[in-house]
Amino acid sequence: MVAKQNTQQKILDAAQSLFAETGFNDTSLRQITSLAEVNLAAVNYHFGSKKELIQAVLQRYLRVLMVRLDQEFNRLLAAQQPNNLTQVLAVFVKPLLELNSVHNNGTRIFLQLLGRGYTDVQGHLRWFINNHYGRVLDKFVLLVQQSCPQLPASELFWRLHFSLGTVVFTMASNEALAEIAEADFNEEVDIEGVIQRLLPYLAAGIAAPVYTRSHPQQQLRSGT
Amino acid sequence: MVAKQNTQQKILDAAQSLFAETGFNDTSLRQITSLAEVNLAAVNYHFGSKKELIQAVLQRYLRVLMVRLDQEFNRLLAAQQPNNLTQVLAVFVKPLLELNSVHNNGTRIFLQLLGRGYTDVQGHLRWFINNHYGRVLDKFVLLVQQSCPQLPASELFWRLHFSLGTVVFTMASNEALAEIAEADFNEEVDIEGVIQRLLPYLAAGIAAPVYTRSHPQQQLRSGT
DNA sequence: GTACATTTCAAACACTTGTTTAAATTGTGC
DNA sequence: GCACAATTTAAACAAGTGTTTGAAATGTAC
Repeated sequence: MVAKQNTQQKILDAAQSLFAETGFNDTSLRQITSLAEVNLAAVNYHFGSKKELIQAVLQRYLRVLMVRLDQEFNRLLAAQQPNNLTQVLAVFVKPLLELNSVHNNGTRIFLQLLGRGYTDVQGHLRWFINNHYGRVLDKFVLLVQQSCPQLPASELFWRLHFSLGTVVFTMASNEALAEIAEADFNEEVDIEGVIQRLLPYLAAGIAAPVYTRSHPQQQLRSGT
Repeated sequence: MVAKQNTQQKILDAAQSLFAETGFNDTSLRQITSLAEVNLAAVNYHFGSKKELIQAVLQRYLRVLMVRLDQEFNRLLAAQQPNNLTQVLAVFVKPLLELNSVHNNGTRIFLQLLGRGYTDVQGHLRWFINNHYGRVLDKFVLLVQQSCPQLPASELFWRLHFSLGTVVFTMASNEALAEIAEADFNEEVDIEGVIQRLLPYLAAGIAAPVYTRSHPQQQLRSGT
């Protein structure tokens, strides 16, 4: 009983690191079981398949994160007047940082895994997240919509995905970026610092003036 | 002689589509040669290895794009007073769209490939681009710096990488996003449309007010 | 201690990967 | 037409993939 828990845990721990670093498809079960110091067959015995292992790795974080996010969303939704965008975005900070209690560097690892789930060809993952937590995330979209009532729904859709890309990419290359920043600017960089830098960027991007052909105060037009 | 050119071209055409769609590592040489209707060994004969094929596929676009970007950068750098940020970013639009003359859907394919190059584990690609075109891109950084003189260098560093993430992630998952957008909002989505949506987002994000603990939480509202 | 279920393990499975080989074919210059 | 290089071809290569197997080992209950 203890041994089983231990093996599963060891596999999850090894898998998440390798997945985050190298991606899902480019990480082999042999790499995982070798790092975890368990037998190759243990993955299929305990999790069924590689696909289910991937989901289990993410599930460990999603379970914790989504409950917390749902609480925060409900709190904001209960407000009488719309919250401003910065407040809405800032709501992610605490729940994300709390993932560090799930595992060492949990925040960074989870965000990297999330990125892999979107950039690797992992259709089952997108389906998995959407089917399990779509309702929670809908609340977030609603909150953003309320804070930017003049933003068309389609524009909002794109900008939220732009933002997802910003976060995911930044976290994926976090180590490299932090190294450069520390070397070039003598700055201590931790995950929390990066998140604090991200928020104003995201808020400004999401709330940016919408481009229209009628009054292109910006020179965005190209020769068509 | 004609046959050789033909085979190389057929391989490049087949490879770029599959690479953009499925990623570099998840596309096999057998898929490529089968789609190109050439023998499996042709890739190694004409390009040496898969790695070199990947570089050749990107090179076809980079050669054209970088020359054009360099022209535009030099033009802006010659201006007496600093260009505003939107002008600097908009400079990418025309050269990118001109990639459609390299190949059908060239713009979309190139940007997808670029995304794959950063999200797939392709260290050699990052090295390749940096070593060949780093000097051109330095001009771009200088231009942005001139257009946002109030922005600390370290803040600019982070925000440019945030922006890189936005672009790269968006392009890597371009198909999926376009599908959803068309289904949910009945919008025809082409690559030019995505670029036009990206620019205001990026410009606003890069030029966002810097977060300070003294006056936190600016009210950011969008306008049309 | 015996009986039974759970877990581990080495080995093999069938399949895919990028690359190489050597023979066959095609193209080119004379 | 001949000689020689360039190209194409089928076949094989060694290595890696996820998964399955059946026997060992371990744990648990009586």
